[in-house]
Amino acid sequence: MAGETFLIEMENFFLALADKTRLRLLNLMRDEEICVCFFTEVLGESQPKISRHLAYLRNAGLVEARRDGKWMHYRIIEPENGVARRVLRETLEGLKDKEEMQQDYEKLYVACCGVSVPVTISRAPKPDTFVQADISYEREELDTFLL
Amino acid sequence: MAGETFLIEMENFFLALADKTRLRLLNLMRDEEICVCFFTEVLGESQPKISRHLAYLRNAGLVEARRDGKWMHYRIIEPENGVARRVLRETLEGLKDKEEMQQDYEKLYVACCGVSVPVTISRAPKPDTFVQADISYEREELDTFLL
DNA sequence: ATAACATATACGTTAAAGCGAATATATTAC
DNA sequence: GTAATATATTCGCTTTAACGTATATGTTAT
Repeated sequence: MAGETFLIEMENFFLALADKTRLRLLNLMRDEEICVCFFTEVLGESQPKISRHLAYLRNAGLVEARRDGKWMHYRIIEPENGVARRVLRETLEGLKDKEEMQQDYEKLYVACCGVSVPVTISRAPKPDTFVQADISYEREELDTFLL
Repeated sequence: MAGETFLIEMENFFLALADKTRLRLLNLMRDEEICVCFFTEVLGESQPKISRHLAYLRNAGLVEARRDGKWMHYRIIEPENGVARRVLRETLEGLKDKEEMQQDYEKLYVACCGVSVPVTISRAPKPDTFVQADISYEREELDTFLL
């Protein structure tokens, strides 16, 4: 990744963003690191698929991983390249406003703090935001969202 | 392109940017429409290759074409999608500062107004900027650039 | 009408991306 | 130690992208 020309760097950067699944993953990570198991739960995609796309993002230098026992947490890192950095920011900011992306984010909330959290992830480490938040208050919003 | 979801739209948008040749083409078009023959001259790539990438950009809704006799001029158009629009702006702005991209731009100048313009493009319609500019003044810069 | 020119498209090949299914690795629980 | 859990990687396949070469289309010049 070091001796790359700027053009190749940009090409690879845009390739990393040019995938629905990866955009959804980035959207979920926009504020903080997220544990892999939540990705599979929220996106409803197979674990290998998620894992491969996270590896792709990691190779592209867009995210980094932290091991926490058997769990892996991924988070976005700022690209060195200034253009990439600004484009990534714009993109994440833009995703926030889109309903499609908000739905994923709400599913993330449900997976963490929902009335019946799936067994598979019931013991997984929740994102900080959802741990610190006043869950009982937010559960009201959640119930509205779930109908 | 109409009934696409936002995610697919973004994926296709980033795919369009995820290519060295297309980034170079966009960089050359950043300020105004450019005739196809200059692209092949400046990038040093085959005519079909250039043509195909321009078609790709056109399908992606990033450029549009204008016929002018036997010549075709391509120019960048603002994407409807707000995120895409802002990302494209950031990208073009970012490309400007990079040496690699500046070199292409200088080659464009040479191809238009150089001391010995290649026969193949000597009759091609020059970009407005180079027609309106004070050529004799700018030729000094050019000579420095050419050594 | 024919020739010359600028550009676009079709065809066949090669390379890369993405996927599901199976398997491997790493960590924890017992 | 073995089993269970979370994640990563490999394999084989299918799809897509990019390319060079050849050819087609559209426009102007004669």
